[in-house]
This record gives sequence, structure tokens and C-alpha cells, in this order.
Amino acid sequence: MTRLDRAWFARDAREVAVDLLGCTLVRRFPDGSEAAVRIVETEAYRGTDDPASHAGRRRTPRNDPMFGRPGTLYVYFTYGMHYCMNIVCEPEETPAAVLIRGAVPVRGAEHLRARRPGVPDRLLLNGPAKLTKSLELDLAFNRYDLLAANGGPDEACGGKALRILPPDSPPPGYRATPRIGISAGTDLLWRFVAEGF
DNA sequence: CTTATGATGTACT
DNA sequence: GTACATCATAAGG
Repeated sequence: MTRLDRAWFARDAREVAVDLLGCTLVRRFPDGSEAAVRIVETEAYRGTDDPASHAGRRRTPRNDPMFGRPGTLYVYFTYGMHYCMNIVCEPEETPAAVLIRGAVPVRGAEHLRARRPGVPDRLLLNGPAKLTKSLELDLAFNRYDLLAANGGPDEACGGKALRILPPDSPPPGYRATPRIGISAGTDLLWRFVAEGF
């Protein structure tokens, strides 16, 4: 089965975005409980030739994580209240990342619900900021390394706070569309939605 | 199901 | 001042 190593994330963000569909994120919360979710929606962002990317112009303190090591996280705060999670791609110093836009619960859904009181299961992870809220991810995870034995900011409770696993079933089919919520680069079909589960 | 709108902080022109 | 890789809520069909 696929090895999700440094080289795997160092590829073109559009390829990684497609290959992330079906992968599982495993979150260990500060209290030791765990939840697993399957990624079903992603978007690719690149530094060059991408007017919608945070790194489309120049390097700044905010977008600097996009220039980091492949397999680390770029988490940003937006609209005054939301966090979004990206996985950095392409070689270090080449800005690119994949926004995780949607997922479905696989295990431990009760721990996700606990963070979103009153929200139906189907709405827990179907948006980039809903996903970070349900998984309790924020700026503490900016630059977090998914591949290192110890990711960085928050490794209490004797387990890795966030891990990623390859698909346990063969990669699903997908559909490509324009990205959501952008005003430039709408001609690029860099949003990928898993189909056929 | 759909569309419209306010909330709220930071980066950037 | 304006835009922003968004969401919850309210109102209409």
C-alpha cells in the first residue's frame, strides 16, 4: 500500500490533493480520546501561477508555512473566527498546499459531536472550518509535522495528536470542479470531491 | 431544498 | 477602507 512519506507529499499539489481522497486522519484529543475521519473533499493551492493562493504574490509571515517541509500543516485564521487546515506539498521552498475541505466520520464520532453541540453528523466535517472545529485544530497546529514521530506543538497523552493513514480501500473515483470561495483563478478545476464510496 | 445576511480579526491596498 | 480558501441562521419555495 502507498507509503505516505516525505516524497509522497513533495509531489505536485494537484496530484496530492487527488491522492488524499480516501485517506484517514486520526485525531487524538487532549483528553486521550480518538476520532478517525476519511477525507472526501480537497483543494490544491500553488504559489506560482495561482492567483487564488495565499502565496500567489510574495512570502509573508502568514503564508510562510506554505514554503515549509512537505507533510507539515499550514493552518490559518480567516473571517475573524474560523480556522482552515492545509497539508503542505511540493519540495521545501516551493509554496503549495492542499486545503482539507471535507471528511466523513469513521470512528469516534461522539468525540466530534462533543465539540459541535446540536450539529447533525452530516454537517460535522463538510466544510474546512467545520472540520477544524470538530477536530479541535487551531493555530497551535500551524507547521505541525504529520510525518515526524513527534509532530510538535501538542503531544500530550502519550500519542501523536494527529496522524494520517493511506486509504484502506482502493482510491475512490473523483470529480474536479472550480474551488469554492475564491474570486480569482475560478477557471482552474483544482477542487476534488470523492465519489463512489 | 434555495438565497440572503451578519459576525468577526487580520492582512493588505 | 476593503477583502477574505466561512458558517449559522432566517426566510422563501
